[in-house]
Amino acid sequence: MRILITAALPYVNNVPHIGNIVGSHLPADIFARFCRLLGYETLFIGGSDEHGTPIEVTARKLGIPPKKLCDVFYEIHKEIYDWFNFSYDNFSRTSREIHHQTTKEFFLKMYENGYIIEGELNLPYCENDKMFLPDRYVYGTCPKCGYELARGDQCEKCGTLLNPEDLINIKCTICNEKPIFKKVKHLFFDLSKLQKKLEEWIMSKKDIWYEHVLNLSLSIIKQGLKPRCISRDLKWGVKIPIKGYENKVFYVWFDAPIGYISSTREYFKKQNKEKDWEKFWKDKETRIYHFIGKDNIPFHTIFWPAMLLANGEYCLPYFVVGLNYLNYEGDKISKTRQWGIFCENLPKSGLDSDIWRYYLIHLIPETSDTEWKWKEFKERVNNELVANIGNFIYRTLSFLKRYFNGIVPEYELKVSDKEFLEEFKQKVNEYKKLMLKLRIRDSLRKVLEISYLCNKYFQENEPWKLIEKDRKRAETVIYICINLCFYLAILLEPFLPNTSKKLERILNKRIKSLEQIYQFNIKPGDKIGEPEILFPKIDDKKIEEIRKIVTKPLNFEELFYIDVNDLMKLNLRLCKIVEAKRLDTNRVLIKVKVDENIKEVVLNTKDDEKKLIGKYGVCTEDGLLTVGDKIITVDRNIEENARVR
RNA sequence: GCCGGGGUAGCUUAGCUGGUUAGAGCGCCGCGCUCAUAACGCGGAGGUCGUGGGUUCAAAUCCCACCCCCGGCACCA
Repeated sequence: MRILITAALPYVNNVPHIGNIVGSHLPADIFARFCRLLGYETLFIGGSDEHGTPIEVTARKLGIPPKKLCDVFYEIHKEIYDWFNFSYDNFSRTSREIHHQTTKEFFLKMYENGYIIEGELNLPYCENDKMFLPDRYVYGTCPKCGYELARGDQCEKCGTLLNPEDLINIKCTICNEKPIFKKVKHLFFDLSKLQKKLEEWIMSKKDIWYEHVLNLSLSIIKQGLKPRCISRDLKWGVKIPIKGYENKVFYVWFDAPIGYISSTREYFKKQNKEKDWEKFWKDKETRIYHFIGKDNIPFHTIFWPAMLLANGEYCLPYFVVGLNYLNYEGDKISKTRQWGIFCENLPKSGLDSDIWRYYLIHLIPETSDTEWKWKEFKERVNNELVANIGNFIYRTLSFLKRYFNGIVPEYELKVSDKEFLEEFKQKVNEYKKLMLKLRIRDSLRKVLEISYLCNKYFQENEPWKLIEKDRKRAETVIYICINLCFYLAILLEPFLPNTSKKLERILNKRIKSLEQIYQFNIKPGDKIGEPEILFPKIDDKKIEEIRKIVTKPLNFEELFYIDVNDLMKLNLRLCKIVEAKRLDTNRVLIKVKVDENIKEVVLNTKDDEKKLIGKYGVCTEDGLLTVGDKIITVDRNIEENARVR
């Protein structure tokens, strides 16, 4: 069996939170590790998604090139994934040459095959920022309800779906100037021709995919597929390789999934086996698994397979593993509201990444949204990891050390032992089946059941009593238990790689495959290492400590150094706030006087807007007067429009 | 508004192609044990399966209506 596993390419304009971890990297890693244990030819591929408007805009706001922004975040992401022990065989970047090349080749094939058509769009263009604005990057008054901050795609207040043309008094989100509309040519991917094929393909996944993934995909396809625009007027991205489109790039969603292919190619290039990547993408024997969040489902069950079909040379995904969302203590995770757990500080928590992995596995949102709860985190770690799994291993190791000085004794199996081992084997089979169906949470629960059986075996056989009256029998019991410890180490490997490594060291035995489970690998006479506590018990005080560390998101703007001399080049001025009007609970519309002109700015603040009137704020010529979300004000008497130095 | 998912013991939930006493984990109560991070094992209490109606010999499971929660509605990554 050959398996290709991909996790959603993280968009690197921010730092990942636990929702991002649980929604793709973690389940993908577990499955990859499991496949390797089964001896499958496995490749686990990932990378960062670096194109698109948000990155270009964020970079512009920070005054740095997009590449620089991505460089910094790529490293942060990579460090976090390494800390979690995600076993990527290759973690690439869509800004790399190999990706650009792969994307162009991929597209040209689709083009040759007649799936690309030309069309014209009437789009808002900001003359100030010199760019076309996606629907989300314009705002204005909703024609239906009069809400002043309706976005170009939808009014948040009344829910009406909008087009940018519908907005009254349209403004650019970046600079607040009024954009103009321009007619421009664009490329469209004509999905309509593939509707039937896609529908059949999705139907064929009826007994394989998660139910919600299937439902969503079918409901979208039944609405009918229309041509979709795949070009954008941006500078940052993969250039479109046909005449007349030299100044355009591909829509980020077009190039991003191709990143899976380019990352695979990059992997084999590094191995000096350049051609071998094709067997993972073009050989029907390969099963491709995409692990993604639910926001990505339509792209991976419709748009992406349609691209593959239009290209014609590739296999379709076998399993699109669409995960739901993880919430945090009763609400959605939100960086701006500082609500959630943010990964950059996890290493500082002092807890082994296995502990975090353990609870997060329980939260993999396979069937529905799930929720992080600190109380449950503590209980699961203490009751399950510590008291169930950790306890069995530790009591066995301690017993062996105390009564046998760490030397594995001889054994003689009784019928009851064989029956017990049979039951154990049964459970292992169930574990394997669940894992293959991508019921990862349930398979971890199965390991817990197994370790409960082990505790029960230990308890019922009472080796601490046998050691006095029937030493031979005690030897057999402990011989079985020490082998069970190794079996547990194998079963846990996909979930808790650090723990399994530790056990390999203590038991002095290498984990190679799931098959080892029936082989009594640890032999009489083997010397076992010192007993070690595998998992620490966590109390409320510790929880409080950790919570403080990991719930504070990094203010990434501080990462980007701004040269004072560059700052001085800006024409910064102190301007009087002449008017402030509250738009909603978070935002205030402010009018400032710059020289003789009135400029409007939207400020994110919950403070009393009336107090702002009459104050002086730091402005650029354009009227921006915010640094991050904060307004800089001066109370002293000051000359209007004074230059800031 | 439309579409999808869900409302089951104190909490988290399985079951939902209709059919034995609705399963499980945590928590709670009692007993046993001491090798083990007061960890382990055994036993127990606890549910009119959102509300109302219908189909059926039989419904948590199918149908209808209603109430409540969550998500999606596409050029947003």
